[in-house]
Amino acid sequence: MRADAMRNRRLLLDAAAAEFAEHGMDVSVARIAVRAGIGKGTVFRHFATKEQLITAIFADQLDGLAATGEALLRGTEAAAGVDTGAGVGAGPAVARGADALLAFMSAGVEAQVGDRAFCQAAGAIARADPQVRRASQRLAAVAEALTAEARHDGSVRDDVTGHDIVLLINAASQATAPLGDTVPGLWRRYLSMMFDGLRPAAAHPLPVPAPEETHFTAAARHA
Amino acid sequence: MRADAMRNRRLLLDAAAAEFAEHGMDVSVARIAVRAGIGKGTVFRHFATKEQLITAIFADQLDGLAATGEALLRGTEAAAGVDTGAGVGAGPAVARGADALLAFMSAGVEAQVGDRAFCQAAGAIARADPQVRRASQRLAAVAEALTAEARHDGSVRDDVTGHDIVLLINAASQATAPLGDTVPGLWRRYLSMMFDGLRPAAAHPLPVPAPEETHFTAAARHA
DNA sequence: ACCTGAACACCGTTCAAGT
DNA sequence: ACCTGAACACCGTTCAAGT
Repeated sequence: MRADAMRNRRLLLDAAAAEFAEHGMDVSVARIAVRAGIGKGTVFRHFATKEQLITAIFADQLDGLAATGEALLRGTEAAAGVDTGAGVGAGPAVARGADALLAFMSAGVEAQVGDRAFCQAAGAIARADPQVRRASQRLAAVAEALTAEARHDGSVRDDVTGHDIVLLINAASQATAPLGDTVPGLWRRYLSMMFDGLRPAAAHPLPVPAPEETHFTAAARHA
Repeated sequence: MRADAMRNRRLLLDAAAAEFAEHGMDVSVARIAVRAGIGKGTVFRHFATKEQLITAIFADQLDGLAATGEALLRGTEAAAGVDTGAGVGAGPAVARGADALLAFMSAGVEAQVGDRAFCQAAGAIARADPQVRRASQRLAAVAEALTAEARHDGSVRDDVTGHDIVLLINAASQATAPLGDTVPGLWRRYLSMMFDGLRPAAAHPLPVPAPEETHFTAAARHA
């Protein structure tokens, strides 16, 4: 790839991410091109279709969230190590896994609510793209690990999986969509309620088993 | 309104509802007109814009859900009346309010998941329309009444409002969107989890107060 | 190789001509 | 009054001409 192509690709991705976040994913390609300072045709040289452009940005954001989750996971593991090693100085071990899991979910919801395009993309499209699939799997893996930690705390019921967590993040971000940003932090209310539903105290048997990776790949093919 | 106009309006609404439900809200107006057997221009005689057509259908569906909720509410009230009157023959009074509330939420989610347009409309648009606002308020009122019943049972925490319920219905329907209909009844899993979060047993204090009607009207103006 | 803007097809919306 | 399809503006996508 030539140097100017490289540079244009970056300009394009940045401009597109900003425009999508501000105005939703129906901003015109022309407008994005202007903001990036490149020709309209150049957009389609880098991404065969507008949807593929959205897809690339979406995958990037999922990867960012996965990285956040992995950092949180290292935190709980390190803290656990300290606990078993010395047994002093650390906070209450019983809630650490739950805190990390809630922080992860909060980060996920927060990323979506500030970003109109993310909201819309998360809902429907772009799941077929292998790039997005890979990011999704990484996300589910770290979610599963964080859930396992919280389970060990006894603060999360044992029939909840990493895939459940990813889907609940999605659900929580959509909860307040009808209100726009009229009540800025409102999503925390619903994430809290959902998190209470994850606790063992109120757990009732679930009517349907958790989805497996198979179902996600099947959905990707079907779309 | 002339008789043929009346007839065309009905044909249009039915065709549009079907097309939207099957293919999402980006089906072309031309296609809807063909299915309705009317001219493209006639669509715009009945609804000034495509979005207003969507809005009308959306409001209708919200009204349908409100009616379901009101029927459920009459059911619990009637049952409660029998209970206090005779005190025999009825089922366990303690869970009736909870059952009705869950049935209401299930009906709401079910209506959305089978309907691609409903999903997308619920997410973003059309909240400004007064018709939709009225339907929304009616929905929130019946949700509030059902919640009150469940509270009396002691099966729902007391910091949950009707507006919360409406937003949670929205959230639950979006939860499984990434999976399409790969796992048909999967939404029941997440509605169950959320419902467990509504029970007093696991209730933790919520970080943000419930939204008021004011916020919804403000959001409507802003959109 | 890559960039560009004019050209094309499609879709929402308008409107002049019909009944 | 209401219906209709041709006409318009706009947007995603393509491509011939440039460097």
